[in-house]
Amino acid sequence: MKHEGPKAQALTEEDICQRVRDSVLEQRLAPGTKLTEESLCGVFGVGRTTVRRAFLLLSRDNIVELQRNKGAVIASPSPDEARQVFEARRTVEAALLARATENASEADIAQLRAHLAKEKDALSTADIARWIRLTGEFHLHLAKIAGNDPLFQFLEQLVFRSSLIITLYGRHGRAAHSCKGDEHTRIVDALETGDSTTANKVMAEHLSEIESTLNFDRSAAGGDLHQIFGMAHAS
Amino acid sequence: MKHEGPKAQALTEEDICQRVRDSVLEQRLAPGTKLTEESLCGVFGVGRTTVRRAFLLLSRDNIVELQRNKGAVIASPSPDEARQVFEARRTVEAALLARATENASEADIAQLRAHLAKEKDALSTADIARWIRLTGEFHLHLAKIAGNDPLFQFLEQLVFRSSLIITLYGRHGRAAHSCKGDEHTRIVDALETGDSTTANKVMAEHLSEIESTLNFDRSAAGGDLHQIFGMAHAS
DNA sequence: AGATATTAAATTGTTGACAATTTATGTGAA
DNA sequence: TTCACATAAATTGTCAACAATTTAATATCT
Repeated sequence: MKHEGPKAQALTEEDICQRVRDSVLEQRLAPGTKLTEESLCGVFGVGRTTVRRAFLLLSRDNIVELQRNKGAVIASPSPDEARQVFEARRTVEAALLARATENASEADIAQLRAHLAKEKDALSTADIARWIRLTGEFHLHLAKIAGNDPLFQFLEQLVFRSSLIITLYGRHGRAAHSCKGDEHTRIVDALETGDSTTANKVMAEHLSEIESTLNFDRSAAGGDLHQIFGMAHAS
Repeated sequence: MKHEGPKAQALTEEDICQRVRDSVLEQRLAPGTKLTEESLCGVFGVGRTTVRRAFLLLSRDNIVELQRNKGAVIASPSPDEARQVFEARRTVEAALLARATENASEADIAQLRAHLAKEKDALSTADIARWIRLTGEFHLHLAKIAGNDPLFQFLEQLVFRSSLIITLYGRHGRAAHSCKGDEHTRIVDALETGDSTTANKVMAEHLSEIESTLNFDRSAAGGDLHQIFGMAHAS
């Protein structure tokens, strides 16, 4: 039995971007990780041209940082960038939530409930990677309902950057703790009753709580082994 | 005397993106315009690789549409996209304006006043292309003051798309007419006195007015000669 | 040893030739 | 003429070889 199908359709740059984004969302790719062209070529079975295009697109979304003659590295948002990203999220998600409250159909609510169940399941089975991704996707699901593509795509970028930020500055265990309040469920509840005010309030608190769990004291540059191990820099 | 300097530093893909964006902002590049690789190579004196990268970046910003094996075309936003873009602008600019009201220094206000003078000058000298660009840049200037880079970059995208939309659906002469109210000046006035409420109100009216001048009745796909000349489509 | 300079390896950047596809052109029959 | 089909031109997509740069390794000197 072969590992690949008979045709093995070649992956496009968008496919690779999606894979990288998913990995970032599940925190399997940490900020500072070096991505060499050759390795990704091998992993995805594509030419250097495709990988290169993927890097360019990812750099436009601030997911990877592209340094001249030095290649691609998973971005390491600074504390100030982190603050701005969450500020932007509060702004955009408030607007999206208002729209979603107007537009949400019964089917939408049902889908959101199903999503909440998945989150709960992932948490109970201790599948943290899956839970982390689902948590991010919940916000994107809400954004989709709002029906504004530019805002949706923008929030998508912000969610991915948030993932990088949490990986960098998040206190371990705090993420799960912040789930205690079950804010996602409360947001859907408010959405169902058309209570836009409450939904916005909960969302604002939710985002602020996530941001408040961040700890900027330690190393600014993630993935720097020297700092991680408390060693001085070589050269 | 040579036309180029002795070194003639090679342009980068960002340079080319900027040129294209500027052309869009001044409405010198209409939606539907085909951009061949060869022609841009000739114009900017760069290799095909660079042009290709520029296309990819521009497509990510919805400024050009990239079709497989068919090349790059200046995007033609649909009426529905237009609505969403302006909706997004109202959302984002409201938030940016609120931040700008808090952050604006005297120097910022002075710069904005200088910008207003430029707008007035361009209008009085009938330099419409320049006026159109300045009008767009005014909003970006405001966004810069707000001090949130993600929101700024997002608005940048929206402004460029707005330019395409106005080129496509704008009634001629209406743009200048909408300047009668001199809303930009009123926004700066409100900003100077810290009157966030008034600033937001004027901005919201301003954007809605621009949107209301659009006419979606005629050709949806810009650059489509069939529709322009009132002919039926061939195949 | 420790630091510095030199050489080798690895990685990225660029170019040009060739393949694949689309678009334009031309030819002939109904 | 007009449609269909075949051919040619033009344009885009892909790949591999080469150049430029960075990183690692080695050698050399104090």
